[in-house]
Amino acid sequence: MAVTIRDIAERTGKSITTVSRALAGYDDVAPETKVLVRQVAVELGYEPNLLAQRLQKQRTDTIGLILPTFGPRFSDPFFSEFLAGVGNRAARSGFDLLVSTQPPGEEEINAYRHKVQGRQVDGFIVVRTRRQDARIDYLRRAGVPFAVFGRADGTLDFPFVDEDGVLGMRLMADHLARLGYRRVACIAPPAELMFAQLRLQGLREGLAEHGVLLEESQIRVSDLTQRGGYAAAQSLLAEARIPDAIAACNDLMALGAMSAAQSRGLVVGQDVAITGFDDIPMAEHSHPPLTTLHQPIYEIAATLTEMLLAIIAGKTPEQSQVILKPHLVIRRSCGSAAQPAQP
Amino acid sequence: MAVTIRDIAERTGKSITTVSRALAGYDDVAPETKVLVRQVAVELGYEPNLLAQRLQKQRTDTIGLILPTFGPRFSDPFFSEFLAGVGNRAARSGFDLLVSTQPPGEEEINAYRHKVQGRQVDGFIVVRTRRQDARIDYLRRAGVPFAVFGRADGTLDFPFVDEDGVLGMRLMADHLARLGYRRVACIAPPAELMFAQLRLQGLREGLAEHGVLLEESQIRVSDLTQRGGYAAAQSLLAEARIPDAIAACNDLMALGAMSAAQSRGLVVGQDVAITGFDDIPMAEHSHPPLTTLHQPIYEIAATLTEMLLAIIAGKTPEQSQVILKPHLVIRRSCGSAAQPAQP
DNA sequence: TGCCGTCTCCAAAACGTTTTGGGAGACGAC
DNA sequence: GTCGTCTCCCAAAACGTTTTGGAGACGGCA
Repeated sequence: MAVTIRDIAERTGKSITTVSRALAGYDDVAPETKVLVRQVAVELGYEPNLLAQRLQKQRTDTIGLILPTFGPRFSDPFFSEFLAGVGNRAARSGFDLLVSTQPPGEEEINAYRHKVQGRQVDGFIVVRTRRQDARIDYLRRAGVPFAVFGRADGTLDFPFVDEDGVLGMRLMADHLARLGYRRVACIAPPAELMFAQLRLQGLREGLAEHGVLLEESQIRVSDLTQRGGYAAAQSLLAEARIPDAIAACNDLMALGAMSAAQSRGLVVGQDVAITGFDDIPMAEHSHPPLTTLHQPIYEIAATLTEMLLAIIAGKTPEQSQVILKPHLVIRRSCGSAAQPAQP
Repeated sequence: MAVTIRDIAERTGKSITTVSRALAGYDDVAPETKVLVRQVAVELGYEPNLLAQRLQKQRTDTIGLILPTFGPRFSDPFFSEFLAGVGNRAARSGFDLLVSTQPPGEEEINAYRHKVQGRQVDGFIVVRTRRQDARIDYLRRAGVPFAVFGRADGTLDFPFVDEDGVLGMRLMADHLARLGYRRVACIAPPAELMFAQLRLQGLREGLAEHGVLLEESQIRVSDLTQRGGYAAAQSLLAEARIPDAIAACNDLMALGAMSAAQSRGLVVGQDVAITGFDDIPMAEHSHPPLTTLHQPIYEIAATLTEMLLAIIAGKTPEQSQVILKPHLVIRRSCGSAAQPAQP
């Protein structure tokens, strides 16, 4: 049977109040008593029952993270790194991490409600924002602490960290245009995702500055996976006039696109340029290595967690709305060496 | 303020006992009362306080998963898929998933102890077994329910799912040998990992059947990441006589090795064959696509979770020791087309 | 009429903590 | 001798549930 505070009380001949206070380090218990109690506690291998503690304290010391997955299975190096960032930072403050997956939709808000009202978590990290984000609306209304990776349409009155997607894709567009690419295609995420919007806009604006038009017909919407990128690129490359550059909105799709180009016998970086966004570890080791935009996923996750912890503690976070500047990582997939002829 | 069972009691004029029993569906409460109570419950937006419920019921309805990470950050598509498998299966039975990360070592067992004694979880999923696995020893001794992905040295008296690593690498060795490869190198995981042992053995035995010796000098130990695979392959390829095939013990290292080979101007599948193990989604879309061994990660995770849930429920799981046969997925990275000359 | 079931209901205890609101005793000062 | 002030301790209430062990009302039956 598990050892409780009551066992220590009996063993030491003190009351459970005193034991509790001794363990908590209050100074209305005699030093010798403290020593005695603590000694007996380790002797008995006492560990406090967190359920009881939390019920009493009305806090859970747990933060929630509900991953919006499309299919039931998902394999995304992006999220495993993000998760590590949240988990490690949370653990450092003695917080646990409750993880679940839930496809966007009706049930999703219920999952949040359930965890909030069932007093399972003190707050949430929200990821992969949508333009109209019901999760944010709900959490705001319910007054639950939360911190968001990404922004959303409407008033930005909540704490978030986001990368500057517009700037990022402008950098990329600039890079591509300078290399002489004129017929640029894009593999975009589903339009309801907030970053789809921003990244597309950045690409469009960046190209426009060089007098290059991003044609609507050259935009394919896909699902952020390699498989999706592969299919989108196939479709782009099956046209009569193929693009000379494909800017994918994340690395996974870019890698899929590279695979598609190669399966058609094209040399990536020579016959067609392909670029990504995120700079996952894979990007460095693909063939050719992928030109992409770097964002510090682990640090973003840690920062968000820190913000959330501050809010939960009732403090105002040091920084509560952060927009990071991604930087361009130029590798081989856009052919910096072998440049296409200027038209 | 949160609505409790007491609020419902006051509103309906019944006792809290009756409300509790009505909600739980006991049949010692009148049908009309049940209806009334339930109606008021939804009216008030009642959600039970899980902390209180769990404290009383002495169960947590939560399973724990502590990921053994080497560095603080890790980005592994393998685990994100595994996580989804566990999470989804657990959710289906109303269980939560508590995730944390902890590098192997002293602190690790404490992390387990802490969660067990603090009554935070009902059981654990253990991943990436070591030959001498202190986690398993501890959980077994403590009588905590658990299920393991992988095996360990010593008596196998615990529930697990594992792939047949020996068979898998034998298949691979056979494939390589049939293609005419004679000078085979291996990038192996750290020796303390159980599957390192098994996979190396399989490779060795499989090659031996074709009269090929896996030389000790051709084995490089690495850390399961792309970066590690890259470095290991660089070291192998810097030798005077380079191998004609490199069998990596997981896909991530294989992809890193491909990158290393390519950076030295070698054509993978022609100048050197490279193979992996796991069949992560990336393997299909690398260039060239990676020959590897497939294991159904998502299903493994779901199966393990099911086993664990059965044990927690006090039932004996339908199957408690599963060894899956991985199957060979032949792609281009070992040059099935362009075979090297027989020596 | 008295007894026994059957239906409904409920007060109180329990889960393991923390916090509140004192209380007893020692000691000095007046 | 009284009062005040410390120092150390503790009983009881509280957190929100579930379970235990009845209890009252009512009808049927001998």
